[in-house]
Amino acid sequence: MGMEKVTMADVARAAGVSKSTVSQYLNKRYEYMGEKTRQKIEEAIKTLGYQPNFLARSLKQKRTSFIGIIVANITHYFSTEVSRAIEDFFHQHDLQAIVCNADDDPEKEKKYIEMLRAKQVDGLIIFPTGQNHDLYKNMVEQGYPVVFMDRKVEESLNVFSILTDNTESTYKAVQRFIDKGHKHIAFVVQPLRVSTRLDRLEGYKRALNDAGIEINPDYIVEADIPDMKAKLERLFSMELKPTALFAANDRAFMAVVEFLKEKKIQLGEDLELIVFDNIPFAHLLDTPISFIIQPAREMGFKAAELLYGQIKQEDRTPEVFVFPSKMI
Amino acid sequence: MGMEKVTMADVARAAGVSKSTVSQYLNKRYEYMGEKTRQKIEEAIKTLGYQPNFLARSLKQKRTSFIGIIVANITHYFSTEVSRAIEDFFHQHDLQAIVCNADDDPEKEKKYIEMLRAKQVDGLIIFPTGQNHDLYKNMVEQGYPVVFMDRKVEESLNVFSILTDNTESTYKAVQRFIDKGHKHIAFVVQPLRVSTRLDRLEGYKRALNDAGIEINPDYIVEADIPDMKAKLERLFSMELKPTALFAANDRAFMAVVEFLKEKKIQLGEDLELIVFDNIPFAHLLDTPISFIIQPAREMGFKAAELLYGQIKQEDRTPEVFVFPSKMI
DNA sequence: TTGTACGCGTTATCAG
DNA sequence: CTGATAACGCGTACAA
Repeated sequence: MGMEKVTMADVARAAGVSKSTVSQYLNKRYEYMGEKTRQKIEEAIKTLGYQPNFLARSLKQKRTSFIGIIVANITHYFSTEVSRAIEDFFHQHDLQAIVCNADDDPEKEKKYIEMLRAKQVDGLIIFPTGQNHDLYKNMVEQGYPVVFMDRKVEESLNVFSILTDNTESTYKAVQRFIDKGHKHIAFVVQPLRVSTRLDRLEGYKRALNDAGIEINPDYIVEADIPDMKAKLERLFSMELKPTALFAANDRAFMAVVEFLKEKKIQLGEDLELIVFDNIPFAHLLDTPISFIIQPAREMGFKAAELLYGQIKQEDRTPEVFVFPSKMI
Repeated sequence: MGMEKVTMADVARAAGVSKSTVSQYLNKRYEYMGEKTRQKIEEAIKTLGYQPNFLARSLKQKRTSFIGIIVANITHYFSTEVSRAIEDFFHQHDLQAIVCNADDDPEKEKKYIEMLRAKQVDGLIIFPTGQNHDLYKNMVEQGYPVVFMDRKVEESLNVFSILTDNTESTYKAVQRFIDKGHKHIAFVVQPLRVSTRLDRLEGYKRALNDAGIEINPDYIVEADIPDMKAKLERLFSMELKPTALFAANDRAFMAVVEFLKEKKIQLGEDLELIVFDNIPFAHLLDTPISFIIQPAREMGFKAAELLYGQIKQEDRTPEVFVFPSKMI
């Protein structure tokens, strides 16, 4: 059953023609091809069960029809939504997406970028950790097709980026809390290493400032997920407990909900909650939580389109696209 | 800025050695290599910014270090959990996973299988639609590494498969309903085209039979998602409304919950619910729903391990692994 | 219309 | 220890 790989040469031999003729046939250039040779080739291919080897073709053509997506955190629902949109787009153009998970680790990110480039993928869409500046710069300068997604890289780099209006959306959400009479508003966030979190915090602070409310650092909880419970414990043991809470992303939200359940703190009564992130099944909940939703599919499509343009060599100057979120 | 691709030949020239020597260096075979040549090569690589081309290597070695995962439905949370486990496993072995979404469409599945094989991926893990028997057979007979996941393919094929104990788990769940006194138990499912759904239905029927309850076909709702609401409407307008409901997977579950919300039917009071599927954030809900959870990560790891064994040519006879689910 | 010869960037073999 | 030389499977001028 060994069934040795059958190559173009085998087909040519079986059909009694040369390799180039077979190649012509495969690439549908049968304008100048005899009807009889065409049929012979067709038959030979069928009987031998020939399958072209795209690897060899890619080597020659310098295109693999693969693109890479490097997400910072694959358990982040928003990232998977974006990835699916990107995949859908490229599927229509016969390119395949390879999704890699950098786990918010700059080293891993570096490894993946290098690996995917070594494997000659045609372009990259990256949710950057932000810590590999030289690498980003290198790609851009070499004219390698790349689009950054969700998080900012250094301003100095002239690149295509897709972002959300983090600061503005947060500002409006917090404003809403204030309008409802809340004065003690907490902000819960993972470590402030990436632009999204910083921008959201910025929106929170500005909203308080503009409303003349003093910013109380004790209401700002910054922690890694494992430490979050302890910090929340402290937050809710203050004399002036928060009456409203802004969770800066889905992980923070989950930590908060688990904590509240444990402490039997009632949502809507003791505490109001707004979450910045897309949450699966959110519409099934009937708890009084507001969500700030990012238009993941649109963002994904846009990124894909921009990358595709670069791959197709359509010259266009890099630009930053900011998408508005909406609150539900 | 053009920065033409620098190849091994360039490095060799710059270092004043031959390509083969550079190749040796890259593959860390410097046992018999002069210290000075080693340094010259190292320097040349650095100054030229040389990056090996894995494509060319793959062509020669007949291994790409890519494996493919073809999921039937990528919006299915269970599938993504499994996929992540597979990715994690292969990442440890320096292989990358390419995830493709067949959308439960046999044509798409066929296209992906052919495409991935043409691109010479080293092996495939497939959530099969079940409709491409010849293709499956072909792979198996050619000794191509492949593992089937979640759904059965025809018995006649001697292949590695990973399954859940669909029938047994459903049996037990329905039994639980019966023990609680329920007599009118509905079963809601998408079209019965795949083994998982059929097996679950089988469990439902057996449980009723064994309890001496007659099977009422009107309580079995089989519909595509778009039609499901209409059919549920009919189900709940029967004189004898169901007091318990078994949702055969996540999509069915969502349709049911949306319907219930609309009709203001209270879970726990008017109706009890069991869902066969892993649902994200399920533990955050405090509604009285039971879930049958499949051990996605374990299943993914097992599949990965089995595929890896085949890729590494460890001979082992194909086997079917059935994992137990658990109810929470 | 078809065939020859070479290139794509590596690795494997084997002689020196 | 190092270097020719021939693969790997396909695409493509160019010649016939």
